[in-house]
Parts: sequence; C-alpha cells; structure tokens
Amino acid sequence: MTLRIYNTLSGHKEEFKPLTPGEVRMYVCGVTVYDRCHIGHARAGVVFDFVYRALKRLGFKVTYVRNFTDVDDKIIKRAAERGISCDELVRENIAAFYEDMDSLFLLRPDHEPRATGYIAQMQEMIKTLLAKGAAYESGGDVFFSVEDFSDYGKLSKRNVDELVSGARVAVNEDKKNPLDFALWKSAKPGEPKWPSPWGEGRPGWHIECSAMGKELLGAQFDVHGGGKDLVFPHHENEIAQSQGASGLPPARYWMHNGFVNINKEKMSKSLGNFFTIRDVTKKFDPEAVRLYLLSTHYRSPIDFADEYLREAQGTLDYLYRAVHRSEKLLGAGAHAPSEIPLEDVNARLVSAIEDDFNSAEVMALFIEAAKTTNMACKDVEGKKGEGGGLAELAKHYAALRVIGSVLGLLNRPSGEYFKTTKARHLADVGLSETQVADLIHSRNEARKTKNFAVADTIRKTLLDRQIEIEDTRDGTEWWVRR
RNA sequence: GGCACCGUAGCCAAGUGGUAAGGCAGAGGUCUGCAAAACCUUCAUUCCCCGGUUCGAAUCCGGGCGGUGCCUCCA
Repeated sequence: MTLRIYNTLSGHKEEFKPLTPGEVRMYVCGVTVYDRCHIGHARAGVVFDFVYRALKRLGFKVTYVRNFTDVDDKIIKRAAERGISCDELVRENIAAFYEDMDSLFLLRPDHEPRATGYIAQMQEMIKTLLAKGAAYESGGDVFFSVEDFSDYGKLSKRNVDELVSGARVAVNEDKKNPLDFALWKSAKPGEPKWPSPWGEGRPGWHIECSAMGKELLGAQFDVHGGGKDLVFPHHENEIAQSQGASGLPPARYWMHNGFVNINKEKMSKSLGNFFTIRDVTKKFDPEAVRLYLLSTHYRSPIDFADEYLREAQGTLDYLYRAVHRSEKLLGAGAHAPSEIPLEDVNARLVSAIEDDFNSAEVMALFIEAAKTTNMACKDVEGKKGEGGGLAELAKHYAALRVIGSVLGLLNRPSGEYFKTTKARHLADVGLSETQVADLIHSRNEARKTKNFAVADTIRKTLLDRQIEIEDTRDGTEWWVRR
C-alpha cells in the first residue's frame, strides 16, 4: 500500500507522490494572533500535528512550516481598542498560543515564520507579479488581477463570473474587477508600515503565505493545509499569486480540516457559543480534548458538547489505566518502545495512516491495543511469581505506546495523569484527598468486622460524588466515575 | 440564487465495488461479602427513499427528501 491523501483540488483521494522521494514539505496556515485561540484552532493544530507525526511514522523526512499572521486589520483594530501597540498584542497572543498548543501536546513545527519577518520576500513576489502583468498598482495599493489568471477558482470550484454576480464583494473603485485582492495596502496614519516601491504600506493577507512558503519550502512543495474556511478566498488567492509569479502551482496536495460545531450549532461569536482552548481545558483534561478531536476523521465536521468530552475523558482513563496496570507488572524497564513487535497491529496502523490519515481508525486500533494489554496483564497476574506472560505483555504494551505516540496521546506518566485528573475532580466536588482517604479507611474498618451495611453506605457517599472504589489485592484504590 | 459536502444502530463514528471497524449506552456472564475495575458474550440481514449499472453496491450513476458549509474576516 501507499499513502493516499484527499486532495481538495481534485475532490478525491490521490496516491501521494512526493516531489523528492522520501521527503515531505508541508505548509499549514497558522493563526492570526489578535486574540486567544478557540477550539477550531485547536482542531486544525491537532489534526496537522497528527499528520506530521504520522508522516514521520511512515518514514518520511518531513519539513513542517506553520506561520503566524502578525500584521493584519484585526490586529490593528484590536490593539487600538485595547490601547496597546500591535507588537505588544502580538507578543501576548503568541505566548498564549504556545501555552494552549503545548497543553494539547503539539509538536513544534520545523519553521514558524512570522509574516513581518518576510516583508522583503513579499515585495519581491509583488514586483514579479507586476512585471508579468498579473498585478497592477492603483492609488498606492497593488492588486492581483484575477481575470488574468486562468486557473482562478480551480481549488474552490467556482468561476469568476459566478463570483462576480454573487456580488457580496465590497465595491472598491480602485479595483478593475471586484474579485481582485490586495497584495499591498497603502498605510493609513498610525498603522504599521514598511517602505516599498509603491509607497509606505503593509502586505495584503494572502501574500505572506505565498512568500514564506516559497522562501522556506521552495516554489513548489508537497502539502498545503489549513481549515476548510481557508479554501476560499485565502488558498485560492495564494495559488493565484504563487503560480502567477513562479509559473508553478505552489502545492501538490491541498488538505483541509472540517469545522467544529458547538451542540450541533455553528460556532460563532454572535451565538455566544465561542469556546477558547483554555475554556475547554479548564473543564476537561487537554489530552481528552485531543483524543476527542482525533476520534473523528479530519475532514468531517465535529460537534463539541460536554457529553462527548466526558466520554473521551472516560476513554482516556481506560487507556491510562491499561498503562498503569502493565507498568506495575513490567517494572520501570519497559519504557519508550519505538516499534510494534506485533506484525498485524503494525500493518493495521500503517494502513490506517495511509488511508488519508484516518485517525478514527487508528483510535479503534488504539483501544483494541489497550484491551489486549489488559488481557495480557490478567494472564501475568494469574501466574504471579513465575514470570510467565511478561514477554507477551511487553509486546502489547509496546503497541499501545507506539500508537499513542502517533496520536500524540499518553504523553504523561500514568501516575501524573491520575494525580492531575483526580485533583481536578476533587476540586469540582469539594472533597479533599484526605477526606477520601479517611472514608476509604472507615469503610475498610467496617469491612473487617463484616459490617457491610456501613461499608456500603460509605461507598454510596463516595459514589454520589462520582468516586468509585476498587478493592484490589494491594488495597483499595479510587477512581473518578465519568 | 451559485458551488461544495453530508445522511451508517438509542447516541458518537470508521468503512468509496466483495458481503457492516471501534466507542458510549443496554442485556447476560466471570470475578467480588456486595460492588467497582478488567475480561467474555450479546446488541444494524442492513447503511434516508426510489430507480439504474454490476455476478455482486452502504460504496458507482440518475432522481427525490433531509441537513450542513462556502460565496464577507474566520482553523
């Protein structure tokens, strides 16, 4: 089998053929840093982080670029509202971006360019477009001329005439065609600006990705990704500029992730159902959020609701418990395996990845791996003292960890995971660790004297606070009921 | 209005020509003082509807119904 990727350009899954064998150059549109990130950003981040990890797992040498848009209308507006400089606003939101994305265990891309660091490259590209007659200057602005680019509309599958008649595009007297978009905007007083051959100004939104992609990955690279909302106009315009300048389509495979809905409604500010990443991770463990985001294929819409996140949290508990249980048996020696010593599991993992990065299928495999790990644990526990079944357990444990590393899950030691999630739960129900320990102690005292009525009452008390008791051979443990 | 996508069990969700993954919930069981956890068994003769192509379709084609997104800044 070979890797197949759904290409927005063709509307089909296509066999992936990298420009350079064994290597993948990938550009993903990042965020405009004018505000905190919401869960839509989280999805895009997590999805492409999974793609990055999966490509590496397949053995590709990957160069992953994700940009920051740090000059733009919204930034200017927000900074003015808050009475701070654009620079300050940008710095603050980039710091917050890293806090949020780190909490979701995103790997850092190989390059994270900021638009303002590539003004010169953008100007070069604009000059080329002007020289080729693909763009024109008008009133201090430079516009791309859509009519002169015959492939315009290829990505979003629409044609120029339809778009013009759609007529929801703001009329601008300086434009030859209402669809023409700005490559360079003349500066208004107080706005960030750079000198240019067309007067002081700043770049249009789309040109930055064209310029940075070309600079860091070359005129043509393999994969370009982003949210579905970027297909039109952002990526359409990007293709127009890049191809207009270099003659080559910039990316061969265009990947777009679907939207996040909230309780089956479109997430939007006017509906007031806009969740930031930090809102959600205040309520649910970040890894549960990540698990949930990967449980649906990246192209489908995904619905956010407490009920679903709770279920994901329960699944994550299950996975970490399998880890916890097997590590107790295996001891400290079995950490960080890099391969799966089970051929069929490995083959299924590879084919799930190769089928357009089917994380939902990987997730199913992951849960099955936890199940077989539990079975192997049971087997070892049954033969205590004889060391039997440990080798078998180690294999399943390795499968669990390796699949986890592809999904970016199971990142913490299990002890730490349970400590954090239990503390979070205790805070929610207003109990302390000692109170729980005392109740468990009392219950065990009652059990010793066969006073089961008292013991069961105590258990009920805890259960009312979603705390479940587990009597094991080594004593009583407790878990959070999801 | 134009363009695109989607419609799989009570719920979530894979599956794009070869006879329905996985999870939650439900039912029964092993274990347990009773539980819980874990494991086992069970849970869609059928994939919105109607036609068509095919030896064979949830998967392809046509039509219908229902839902969503984009066309304006947006992951």
